[in-house]
Amino acid sequence: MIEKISSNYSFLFEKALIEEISEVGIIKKVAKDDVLIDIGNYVRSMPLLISGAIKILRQDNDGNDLLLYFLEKGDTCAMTLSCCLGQHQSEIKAVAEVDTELIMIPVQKMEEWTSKYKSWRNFVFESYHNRLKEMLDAIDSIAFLKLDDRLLKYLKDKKELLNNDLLEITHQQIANDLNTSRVVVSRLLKSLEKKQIIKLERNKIRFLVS
DNA sequence: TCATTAACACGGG
DNA sequence: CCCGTGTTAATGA
Repeated sequence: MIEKISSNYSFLFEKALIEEISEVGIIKKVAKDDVLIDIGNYVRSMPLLISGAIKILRQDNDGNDLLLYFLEKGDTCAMTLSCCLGQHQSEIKAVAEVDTELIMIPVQKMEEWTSKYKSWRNFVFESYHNRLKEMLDAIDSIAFLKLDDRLLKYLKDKKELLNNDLLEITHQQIANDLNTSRVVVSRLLKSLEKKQIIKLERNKIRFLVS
């Protein structure tokens, strides 16, 4: 376990902290599409990502999802931080984008470390900062970009996240993440294909340019 | 004008 | 047959 933490966090945390993490942390593996946190859940432990990726979604009153951002290795969930400390219900939904490994840290420890380790404090602040930036990015995208640009951005983000030019996804799943209808996604994807940006196959989208 | 909804045909697994 | 895809027509914001 020490190795897993070290390989992803040694540049952030001092040795003593890494040792403490390995003492109290619990390794958790989740499969693609597993729901880690749902809206209304109380969160009692905080996740540190070791591998894989998690997508964070916001939900409207009718239960429609909207993609906010992704978490990757070395990230943690800022929502969890505020939920844990404030004992609030979760405002977001977290779903595994691919098979993912996490270390779960009990809330009491993370409070303790905040005063004990400077590197931990920095990490927490830095996480907040990064998540806020990504949130602004998501807002920009929704407010200022038209759906076709949003779609392209979505595909590019996903491509970089998976580090793969071939995305295995259906038009309906994209429509769910962007909170729009499949008809539109199909039409826009078709036009992207005409522009030679992507190639469409059943259940698959292949990037032709980067 | 552009998105959404419903409906339909096509085709691969 | 079922599901994903591509398209159209009607309707709405």
